[in-house]
Amino acid sequence: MKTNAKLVESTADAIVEAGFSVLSRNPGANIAEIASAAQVTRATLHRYFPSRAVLVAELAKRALAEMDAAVTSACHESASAGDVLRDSFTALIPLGDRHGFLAHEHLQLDDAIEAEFLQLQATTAQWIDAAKLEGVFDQHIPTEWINRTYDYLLYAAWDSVRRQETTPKQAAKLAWRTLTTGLGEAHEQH
Amino acid sequence: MKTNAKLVESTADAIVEAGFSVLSRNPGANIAEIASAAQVTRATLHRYFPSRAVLVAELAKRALAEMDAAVTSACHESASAGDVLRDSFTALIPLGDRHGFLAHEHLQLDDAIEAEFLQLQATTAQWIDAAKLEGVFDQHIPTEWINRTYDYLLYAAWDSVRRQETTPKQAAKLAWRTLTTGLGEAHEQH
DNA sequence: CAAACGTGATACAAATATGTCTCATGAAAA
DNA sequence: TTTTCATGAGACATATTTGTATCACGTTTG
Repeated sequence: MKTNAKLVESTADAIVEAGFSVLSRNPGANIAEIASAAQVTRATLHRYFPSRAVLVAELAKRALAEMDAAVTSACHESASAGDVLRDSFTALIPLGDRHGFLAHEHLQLDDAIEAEFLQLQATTAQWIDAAKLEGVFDQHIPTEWINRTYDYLLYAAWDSVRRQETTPKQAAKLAWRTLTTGLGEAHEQH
Repeated sequence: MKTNAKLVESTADAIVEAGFSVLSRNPGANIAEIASAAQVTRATLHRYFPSRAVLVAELAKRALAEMDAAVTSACHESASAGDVLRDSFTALIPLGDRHGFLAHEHLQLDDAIEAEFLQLQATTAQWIDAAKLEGVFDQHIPTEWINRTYDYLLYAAWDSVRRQETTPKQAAKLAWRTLTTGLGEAHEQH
């Protein structure tokens, strides 16, 4: 082998990373572009992922696993629902390409993956409801809208970092402030 | 012809509408899907748009023209920069598929179209700066972030309407509140 | 009615994308 | 050194997408 057993893993990883990078920007990209971004040939890519469908399935699986892990970790370490959401939010920003991939790639998802995806969304909705009770969000705002805003501001923050308009920390702070102030209980509205 | 001269136009229009509808959801969709959504055959689609590239170029042209018109109209009728942005925002929500198309489709844009697109973005940035001076937005928040938020909340609002979670009016109100309250001058932050 | 026209249907050709196979090379492992 | 193995390179076959050409049918128009 070229160097050692570790590199075998990292070739596959490089392809996966390239997959996220390329497909999150252009879901219609072809295999050659992904291989090229991973700095391998198409032949090598096929040695690890026999077909495009297999690669895409693996990407979906990993994306969900990573996002799940980020959220689960936040649940354990955070005291309140508001904290869970904020910590999840912050942890999810760097996973923006995963998020983008799941959102934009037209996947004919495995049923299990599909279920997990819905589960993840449902969990977020529950935390949002809990955060409403804590006074983090205005009770009168539909949970669906808060959820949409959460998702899109997450993506906006990642996009902002990617464009080098902000650092990850700045983006997290700005986006979270936008979300909580924007959807918090009204103080002096008229 | 099938009915009359008006229907000839509307066949082309149907294809264009189908193009926005299909491509905004799935930028990788093929011509057959667009034709099918427009309820014509692939052959007919090719009679109006000889190639995919021509169709996509036409879509880009129209999307920009419509968005331009919405913004320009808001500029004429609105008194303040804040009003311009709010009215533009409201007018742009129903054009969410156009927005999504321009954002997601990987276009090798005509130089003129490209320039117009950049111009549109620059104009928005200028209105945001003006709105800052009016006190609509907090001076300390980077204009780039306000612009990102503007764009993504616009898309979130459209998405929300599309999913039938809200009516267009509700979505506009919610999104605008989220934007202005979220990015407005701090009142009682601690 | 007869001509003109838009469309569907279908076959076909060309271009692109995808997947398989073989061979040579160079680096690591034995 | 000799073997093993991951990879690049490239040829090849297949599948999908895209674009073209032709014909038949129905409708409108004159």
